[in-house]
Amino acid sequence: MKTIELNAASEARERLVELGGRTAQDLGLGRIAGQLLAYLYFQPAECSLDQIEQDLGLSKAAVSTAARQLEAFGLIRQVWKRGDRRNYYRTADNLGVAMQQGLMALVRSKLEAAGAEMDEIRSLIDEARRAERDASDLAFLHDRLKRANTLRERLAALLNSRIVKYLVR
Amino acid sequence: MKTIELNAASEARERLVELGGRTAQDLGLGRIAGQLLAYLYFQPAECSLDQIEQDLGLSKAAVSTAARQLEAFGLIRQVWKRGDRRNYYRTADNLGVAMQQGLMALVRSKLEAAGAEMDEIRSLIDEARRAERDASDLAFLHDRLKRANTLRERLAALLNSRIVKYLVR
DNA sequence: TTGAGGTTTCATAAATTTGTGAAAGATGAA
DNA sequence: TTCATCTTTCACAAATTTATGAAACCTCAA
Repeated sequence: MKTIELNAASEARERLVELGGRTAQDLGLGRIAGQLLAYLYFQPAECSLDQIEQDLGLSKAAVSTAARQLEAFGLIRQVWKRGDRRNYYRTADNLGVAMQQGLMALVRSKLEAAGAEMDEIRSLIDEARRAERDASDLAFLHDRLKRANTLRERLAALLNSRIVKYLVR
Repeated sequence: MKTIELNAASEARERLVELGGRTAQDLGLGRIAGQLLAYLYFQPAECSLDQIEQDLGLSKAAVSTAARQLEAFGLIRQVWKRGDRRNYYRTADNLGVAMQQGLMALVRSKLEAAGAEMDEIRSLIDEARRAERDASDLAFLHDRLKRANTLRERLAALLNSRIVKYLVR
């Protein structure tokens, strides 16, 4: 009987780890980071690097790098054990919140960067328009840029809206 | 005077194309597709493949591939001109809507795929739990999986919410 | 039907990303 | 301080992605 339980649990863990890896890959977080996060999330106790390394079949280097990446994002945290030199890791207590906030912050910063660049380009165009009487091409560019910016602003507004904050909490 | 206008316009276009490329890269759409889309969006008339190829400094092959990719997503469309064998392209009429719907659909399908896989794993666990009396590890996995699924469901609900549909319209 | 003008496919080159082993760098017990 | 143990860094190998040129493949006017 014991074997059945162990097999189901470990098969489930393996598949969840793989799913985490794929998802993280999609999000541009890197496969290993995703696998590590899923691994820890579905592990009942904190784990040492070498245990992780062995279970996931990865090199120490890869695990170490991914761990520090996840830690920087606030998704996992270290656990110190007295009398033990190893680093143990577990998922952050507020994992759900951290994930969502992190993702939102990432999207928001990209939107902002794009917005800043668009503003720059717009002022370039406006300046040229003032210096030039018949600048219909510039007027066209100006109009298109304005439309694109509207899109961007709507998206930003959505991210900041109260309902998103509520739903995503 | 004419030169000032031309310079400003072409510098603006160049920067917008680059911005489009970077953004698309981030979204996993591919740099060239993004450049092409931005190029067409900021072009007042439809363009032929060889004109695009020349302006963007890319090979015919790359442009051709990206164009069909964008067309498949409904972001650009072909324009036929009688007595001209070339393919001309322009951005879709409803570009904003198409972009948003496409992005939403993409996210939604990923969420669904992940959800389906999680369901499978959950039933694997449930089955094992029925066969095993003291399955505390399985109970733990079950609980975690449930929590993860709640997150996923919230996100899906958000995507389907009326306010998102409104804001993103 | 032919062939000129245009597009797409495909093998491969180039660039980028990812993962590793080995060595250097920490850390803490004795 | 020293030693044993663990972690991190780094140069490089492997894999993946991206872009190209050339050839195959369309399409239409004559």
